[in-house]
Amino acid sequence: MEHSTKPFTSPNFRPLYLQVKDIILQRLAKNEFKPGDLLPSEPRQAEMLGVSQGTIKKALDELVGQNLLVRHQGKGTYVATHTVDRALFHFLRLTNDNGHRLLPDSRVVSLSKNRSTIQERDKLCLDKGGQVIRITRIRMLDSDPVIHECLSLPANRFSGLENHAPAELPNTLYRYYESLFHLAVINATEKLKAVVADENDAKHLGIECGRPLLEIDRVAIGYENIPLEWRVSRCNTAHYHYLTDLE
Amino acid sequence: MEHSTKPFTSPNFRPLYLQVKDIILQRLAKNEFKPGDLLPSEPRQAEMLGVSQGTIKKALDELVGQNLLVRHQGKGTYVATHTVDRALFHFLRLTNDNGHRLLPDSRVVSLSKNRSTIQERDKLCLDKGGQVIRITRIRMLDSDPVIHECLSLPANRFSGLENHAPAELPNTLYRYYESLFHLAVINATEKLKAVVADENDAKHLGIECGRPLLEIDRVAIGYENIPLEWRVSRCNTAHYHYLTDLE
DNA sequence: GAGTGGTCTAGACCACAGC
DNA sequence: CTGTGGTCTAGACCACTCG
Repeated sequence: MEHSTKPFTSPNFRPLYLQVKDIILQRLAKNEFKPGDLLPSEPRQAEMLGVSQGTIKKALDELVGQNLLVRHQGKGTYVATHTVDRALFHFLRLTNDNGHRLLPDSRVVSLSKNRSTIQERDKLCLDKGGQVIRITRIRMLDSDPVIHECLSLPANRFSGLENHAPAELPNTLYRYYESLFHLAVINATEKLKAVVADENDAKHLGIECGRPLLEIDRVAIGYENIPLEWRVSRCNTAHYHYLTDLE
Repeated sequence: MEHSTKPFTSPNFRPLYLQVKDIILQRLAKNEFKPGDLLPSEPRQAEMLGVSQGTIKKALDELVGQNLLVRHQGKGTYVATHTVDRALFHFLRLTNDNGHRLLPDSRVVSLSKNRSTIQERDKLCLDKGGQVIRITRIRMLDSDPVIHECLSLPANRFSGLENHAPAELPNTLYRYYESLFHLAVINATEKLKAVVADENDAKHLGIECGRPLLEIDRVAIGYENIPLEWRVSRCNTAHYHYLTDLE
């Protein structure tokens, strides 16, 4: 690595380990390292970049901390993948009131490609005229319909998805995005509100109009901070709750 | 530090830096290090415990990561305190729909000491017969009443609080717990549900009965995993939302 | 200038996985 | 056995803070 000579005095100085981290992040973003891949070993990377193993370790530590990499002692360092566990513990906060986390089943109601609305363009950072693929689905917990969910995906990144058979769409979409479109969701922001069930919600969830629902507005983010998905989930929290830890 | 000789082969081996971390945690729990205190410098601690500075650093790194300590280059390492910033960014997820975080004003409605209910004993891990101090308050954002909040505290830990003048209770309680009762909230678990406003909510929040509210059920945890506070906040999310990041 | 944390290195030994 | 990550050390130099 070019130590950018005079590493410290330089005006736009970044610590070496952050430079290493950036390099790895770039390779992840460019899909040179794909989900599930084994990275070069620490001594190997240290040699390749001309830094000490400790510096590599520190860079990897941060990436592991961000759940982008996974280490296995004796085996190596791997690019993180969306396993069921990760879906369950990181991206699915809805929990049975008894404390059990369950992976919901999904039934796709509709799948289509459309012109984007202003709101979609805002959430997904699309240009005017950008198209979206919309998915509507119902998710069941304990075989009860609990979530009524509308997703919007940027059509340019998920090209062809609209032609898939709705029944083919898997339960855990993020893994699907990874394998079919090479798009890794690494992050998401959720905004929660209490709302009231409309006729549509009521019909799909088997409840009365006007019942309170927990609305989860999520934007899922990929590498380089690119928004990959916007979903609004309206959840019947009569027997479930959204669980989160502060700190 | 006793390297617990044969550090590795020993059956109940813990890495040195975790042992160091445990020692510091114990001293934090015993209030030998109080919020805001300056810790001994890294070289000093290394010498005291007979380990290298790198090991101390790694232990401190973890504690900083858990927001229990704060480092200031050139000054030292301090025990974390509940500043306004921390309240705002770690414990207050309610956000204006325009994206601004606001510190709510509070008006205490009632303050009393009572026999605990089963639910309180469950949430606060109290014995049968344990007493609680209950606080009810309304919190305003932009001078609108938005949150109707009921808190329960274990009376044995907060002895005398019930005799304070309600108007005296500050806005940010966690700092108050720290300074008056030497109890530091280091963690909290929140469970969210959508509920319906009852007459009481409606009266205090100036809305109609039956409107949807976001109910936040929080248990705040101190050192050694001791529950310090249970609060249920019922929030009118018409113009606000609960914001959270997944990873 | 003295002391603090922040970065970086080189090298040692250990624990774990897999051939 | 070899190679991987995990821990630990000792020592260097830098950046920041304060008197």
